[in-house]
Amino acid sequence: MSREKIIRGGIGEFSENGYFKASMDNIAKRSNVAKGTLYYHFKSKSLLFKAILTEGIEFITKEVRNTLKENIPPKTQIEKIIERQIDLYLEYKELSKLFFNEISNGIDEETLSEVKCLKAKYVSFLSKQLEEGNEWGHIKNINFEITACGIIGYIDSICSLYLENEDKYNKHELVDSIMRLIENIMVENEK
Amino acid sequence: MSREKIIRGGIGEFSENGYFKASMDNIAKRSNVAKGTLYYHFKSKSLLFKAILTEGIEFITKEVRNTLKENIPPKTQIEKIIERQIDLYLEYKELSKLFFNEISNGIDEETLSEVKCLKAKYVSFLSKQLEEGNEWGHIKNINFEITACGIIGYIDSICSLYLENEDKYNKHELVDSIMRLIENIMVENEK
Amino acid sequence: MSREKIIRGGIGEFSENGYFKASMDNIAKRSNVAKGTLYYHFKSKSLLFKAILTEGIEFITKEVRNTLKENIPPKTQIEKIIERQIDLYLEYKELSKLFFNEISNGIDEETLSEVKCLKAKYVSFLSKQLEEGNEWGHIKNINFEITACGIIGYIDSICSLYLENEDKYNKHELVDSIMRLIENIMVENEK
Amino acid sequence: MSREKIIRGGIGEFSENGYFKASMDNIAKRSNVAKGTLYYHFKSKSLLFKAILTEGIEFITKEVRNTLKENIPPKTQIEKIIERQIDLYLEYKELSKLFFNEISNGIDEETLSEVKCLKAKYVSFLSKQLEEGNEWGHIKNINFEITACGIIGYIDSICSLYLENEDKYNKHELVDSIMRLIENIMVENEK
DNA sequence: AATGAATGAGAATTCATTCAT
DNA sequence: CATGAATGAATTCTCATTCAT
Repeated sequence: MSREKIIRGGIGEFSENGYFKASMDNIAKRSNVAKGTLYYHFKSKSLLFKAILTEGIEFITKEVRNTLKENIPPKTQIEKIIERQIDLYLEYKELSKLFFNEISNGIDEETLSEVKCLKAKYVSFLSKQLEEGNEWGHIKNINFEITACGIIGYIDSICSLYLENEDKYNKHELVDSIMRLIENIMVENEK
Repeated sequence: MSREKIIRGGIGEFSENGYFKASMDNIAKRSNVAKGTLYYHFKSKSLLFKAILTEGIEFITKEVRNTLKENIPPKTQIEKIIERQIDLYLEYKELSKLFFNEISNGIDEETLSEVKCLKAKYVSFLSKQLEEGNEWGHIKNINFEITACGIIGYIDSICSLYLENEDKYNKHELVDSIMRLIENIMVENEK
Repeated sequence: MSREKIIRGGIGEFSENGYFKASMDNIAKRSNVAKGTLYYHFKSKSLLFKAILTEGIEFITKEVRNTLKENIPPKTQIEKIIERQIDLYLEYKELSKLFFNEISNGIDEETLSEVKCLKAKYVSFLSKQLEEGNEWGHIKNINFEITACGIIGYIDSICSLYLENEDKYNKHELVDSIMRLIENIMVENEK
Repeated sequence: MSREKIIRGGIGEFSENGYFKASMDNIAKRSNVAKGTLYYHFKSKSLLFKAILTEGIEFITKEVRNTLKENIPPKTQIEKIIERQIDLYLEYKELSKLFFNEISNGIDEETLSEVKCLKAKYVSFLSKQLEEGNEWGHIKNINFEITACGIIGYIDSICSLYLENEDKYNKHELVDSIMRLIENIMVENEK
C-alpha cells in the first residue's frame, strides 16, 4: 500500500520539481507517509527515482506495444505507434516529463546508466518497427537507430511545446507534423 | 578578465554536472578565481547560469544565421542551417548540452522563463526559414512552428546519441537522417 | 527535549553576543545538538530568536502578574510590580537583555513587529495599573501610556547600570530611585 | 569633503539598519564615494562607527550644555536640559537611535567600551545637574547616578514611542511626563 | 511495517578588507 | 586622495539518511 502511495507521490514531486529540487520530505508529504517509510521501501532517493522510471517506462512500452497488430501496412503500424505514444505522453505527462527530460547529468552514475539503458531499449524497439516497415518500402541507406532516436526527440519536443501552449495548437497537428516527415520513407510496396 | 574565466569555468562545470550538482566552489576552482569573485560578477548561481546560457545561445544563433546566403534554393538553405547547427552542437557540446538539456524543472522560475524565451526565438527563426522555403515548394497545411520545434528536438536527440557513441555512428548520417525526412516537404518549384 | 536545550542555548548565545553576532553554530554547540537539529525545530535563526523572545516575555509577564493582589493600596501594588520586575530582570538578566536591548534595527521586519507588539502589550499592562492606581489618587492630566513606557525604559536603564557595576550600587537603591519618582503621582485618597 | 560625506552616509545607514546589517557597500553608495575611500578615511567598520558616535555625542552634549544658564532655579535648569535633550533626540533621531540603541552586544569590545564611556560621561553630567539642583531642595537619600541613568533611559524610551506613533502623542506630553515625576525631588528651597 | 526526531556534510551567499593603479 | 576588482573566512540553511521505538 505505502509503496504504491510513494511511487505516485514521487512521480508528482519529481516531475514538478525535477530530480534535484524534489525533496524526500515533500515526497513523504505528498504520499501521506512518514519520511522513514520512504527508506523502508527504497534504499535511497536515486533508487526511488530509478524505480519510478523503470516501472513507468515499462508501462509505457507495454502500452505502445499493445498497439501492434498483425497484417496491417507498416506505415499504418508506425502511425499507430506514434499516435499512441503522443497520446500517452499527453495523458501521463508527469511521467513523460521525467522520462524524457530528467535523465540528465548530476544523477548518480549507476542510476543514470540503467535509465539510459531503458531509453535505448525503447529506441531500439521503434527502430525495429521502422526497419521492418522499410522492408516493404523502397528507401534504403537510412540509419534506423538514428532516425528512431531522432523521432523520439521530435515527439518529446513537440509534446512539450503543446503542453505549454495547449490553446495554441491542436493535438492532430502533432501527429500530422511527424507523419508528413516520415510518410515518404515508408512508402508501400505496390507503389 | 575574471568574468571571462568564470563563464568558461561555469560552462564546464554546469554541463558536466548539470545545474544542481554543479557547485559554486567547483566553478571557482575551475575558473581560478576566489569564490567571492563569482559573486562580484554574478549576483547568484542562477544568474551566472542565465548569463552563460544567454551569451551561449546568442553566439550559436549568430553562427547559424551566418550560414544564410542569398540566392540559393531554400532546400539547400535549410540543409546548410541544419548542417551548421549539428556542427556547432558537436563542436560546442558542453554549451549545447546546457542549452538543450539543462532547461528543466527546478531552476528558478524567472531564469527558466527567460531561457525558454531564448529557445522560443530560436524555434521561431528556424520556423521562418521553413516557411519561406515552403513558399517555393508545394506542401501546404503544415504547422511550421511545430515542425521547427520538433526538428530541434530531433537534432538534440541524435547529437546526444552520437556523442555517446562516437565510434558507432558517422557524422554524415546525422545530417542525412534529417534531410531524408524534410526533403519531401521542401520540394523545388520546378518539380 | 532538544527544543528545550536549544532555547536555553539560544538565550545564552543571543544575550552574550547580540542577535547578529550570535551564530547558529555556537547555539548548536552550547545546546549540545547538531546544527541540523536547530533547523528541525526552528525554521530559521530569526524564528528561533522570536520563539525565545515570545516565550521569555510570556514567562516574565506571567510572573509579574502573579504579584497582583486584591485589596492592597494601588501605590503598594505598583511598588510590588516594579520590585518584582527588577528582581526578574536581575535574575533572568540574559533574557532581559534580549528583551530590552536586542529589539533594534536589522532584525527582519516580521519578527521585529511581532516582538514590538509583545513589548507594547507589556507597556499597556503597566499603564493600566498606573491608571487604576491613579483613580484613587489625586493627580490628573498625565498620559499613562507614555509614563508606563518611560518607566520601563528607566528600569531597563538602571538595571543595566547595576549589572555592569554590581559592587558599586545596591539593589534597594534601584527600586528606591523609581519609587521616589512615582510616589507623588500615586498619593492615597485619604491624604 | 569625502570624510564628511561618509559620516553623513554612515549615520543614515547605521541608524536605518543597525550596526550589523549596515554594510560598507551601502555606506559607500549613500556617501557617493568608492568603497576604497571608506578605508582611506577609516581603518575599519567599527572605527567608522566609533567616529560617528563620538562626534555625534559630542555635538549633542555640547548642545545640551549650551542650555545651561546661570542664576536660574535648578528645577528650571533641569527642565530646560530635559526639554533640550528631547528636542535634540527628535531632531537628530537617526543619530539618537544610534547612540541610545545600537550600543549593544556584538560590536567589538574596544569600540564598545569607548562608547560606553561616552555614555557614562553623559550620565555623569546629568547626575551632577540633579545633585546641584538638589542642594537647594530638600530630598535626601537619593542616588543621583542611578536616577540620572534612569532618566536617560526614560527619555530614550518615550522618544522612541513618540517617533513610532507621531500622530498619537503630543510632544509636550513627553516633557510633562518626566517633569511630573522629578518635580517632587526638585522642590525649591523657599518651600 | 511504519515513524519522525536527530544528524552532519555540503551548498550558496555575504561582506569587511586589501591592494594595485 | 580616490578607486573598485578581487578575496576568503564565516555564516545560514538544506536535505538525504539513520535509527531507536
